[in-house]
Amino acid sequence: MAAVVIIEDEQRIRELAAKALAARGHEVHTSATAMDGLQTVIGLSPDLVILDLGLPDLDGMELLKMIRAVSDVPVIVATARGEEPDIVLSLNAGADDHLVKPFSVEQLEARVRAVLRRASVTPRGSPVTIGALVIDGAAREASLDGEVLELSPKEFDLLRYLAEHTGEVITKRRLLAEVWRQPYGGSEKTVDVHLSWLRRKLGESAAESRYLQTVRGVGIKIVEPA
Amino acid sequence: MAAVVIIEDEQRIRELAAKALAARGHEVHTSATAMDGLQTVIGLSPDLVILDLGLPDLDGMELLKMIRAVSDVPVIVATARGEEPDIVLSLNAGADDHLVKPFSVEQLEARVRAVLRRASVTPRGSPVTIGALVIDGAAREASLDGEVLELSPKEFDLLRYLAEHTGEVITKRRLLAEVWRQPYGGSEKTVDVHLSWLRRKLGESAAESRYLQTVRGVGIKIVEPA
DNA sequence: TGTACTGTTAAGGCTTTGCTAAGGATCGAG
DNA sequence: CTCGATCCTTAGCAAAGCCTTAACAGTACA
Repeated sequence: MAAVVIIEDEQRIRELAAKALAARGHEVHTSATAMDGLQTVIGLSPDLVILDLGLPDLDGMELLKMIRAVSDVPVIVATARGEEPDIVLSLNAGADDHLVKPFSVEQLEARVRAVLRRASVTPRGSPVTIGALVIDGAAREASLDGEVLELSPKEFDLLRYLAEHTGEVITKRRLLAEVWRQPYGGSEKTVDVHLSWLRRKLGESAAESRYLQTVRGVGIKIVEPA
Repeated sequence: MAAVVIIEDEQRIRELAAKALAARGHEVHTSATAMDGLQTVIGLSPDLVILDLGLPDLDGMELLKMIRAVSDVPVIVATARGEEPDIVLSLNAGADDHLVKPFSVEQLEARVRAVLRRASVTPRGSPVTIGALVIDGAAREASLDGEVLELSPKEFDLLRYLAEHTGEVITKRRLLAEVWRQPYGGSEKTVDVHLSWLRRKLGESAAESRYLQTVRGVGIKIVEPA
């Protein structure tokens, strides 16, 4: 159904949640520490993260910000009862929903379902269609007006990532993080170059764009042509 | 509905406000002094604070700063008519809205509703709507009457910030701090210029305004057109 | 009527972006 | 192991767009 990462130091809760979500058909990964969790999130690009704010090795809020810096993945934060102020802070920091421990399995499932629905998860591998443009992740093939495009690996990944976030502005830094797997280093100029190539192969230029719209000062988005 | 703390020394007003909000289903706590109020806010972590700036034991502005030092809770300040300069100061000190005494119960309820709505969990990326104006943060796109507006980055940020605080008067200094990320430097004239451009693109002028209303001596607010 | 605040316009400088080309890395075939 | 082809990154210049400053006009309020 969806890939979920659980970052939680208490083994009991971690396993309980993992079991519950796995039973619902999700692909579950768990981490007991913040650092391991960040690695997992970056490496896996999951569809959802469940994050305990009370981790031993790093303040949960910091981890949340780090995740937000590189990804838009939905995050549900969990806090112990009595730490309610943290909830407000975390929602401001970009969390999508929250749970107060101890929580029931039903509660957990309900929240997960709601957040995933809100995020409208695109099942992995199913083709995305934007106007006359079709991107088939499974076949690693993109076509325009029925014509198969000759894309390099990076070009395809870039196009697919944009297509999976149709209509949403994506920063170059986020593309470096998500497509290039370089959350910190890397030159944003590289993205520019690949975008230019992509545009050429899509039969458009920056001045005359059908699909790829640059949003000056922010990033790029792919849109359904008018 | 929500926990509200009222800090007000005049018994009549305090009880009137408490009664009105309790009738709307809120959990109301009252304090007659600044010190007691601060205790209550810290101990209770309420969803909203209504603070009279004219307290006998401590300058209300000081209390506001103390609250801000420990909490992000929305604060509505109340001042007696004639103390308008305080409004500007309090907005700069982090107040979310203000009331001028004497105020009607309807006014109070409206402000409370507005502030609570604003503070409630807004799913990220969900567009803000004000009349015929739609601001979509994820797409970084604003439209008026279904027509997409061509906004520069700063113009968009400015419009979005105002829209996220609909009905609330925002000082230029606060805009410089929040939108320009310049809490101290920067010229307020710059804000004027951008506002002018925004008005033009919204099809209005300062004289004939539908959305952007300037509040002389204080700042600017965006409102739902009549 | 004067003063302080606000509205508007124009212009210059600066940042961001678009695109081309070249060098080097990677990968597969033979 | 070597060659060849493809691809990715870096560098650099040109162009476009935006922000700020400045100057002046208009407006509310004492």
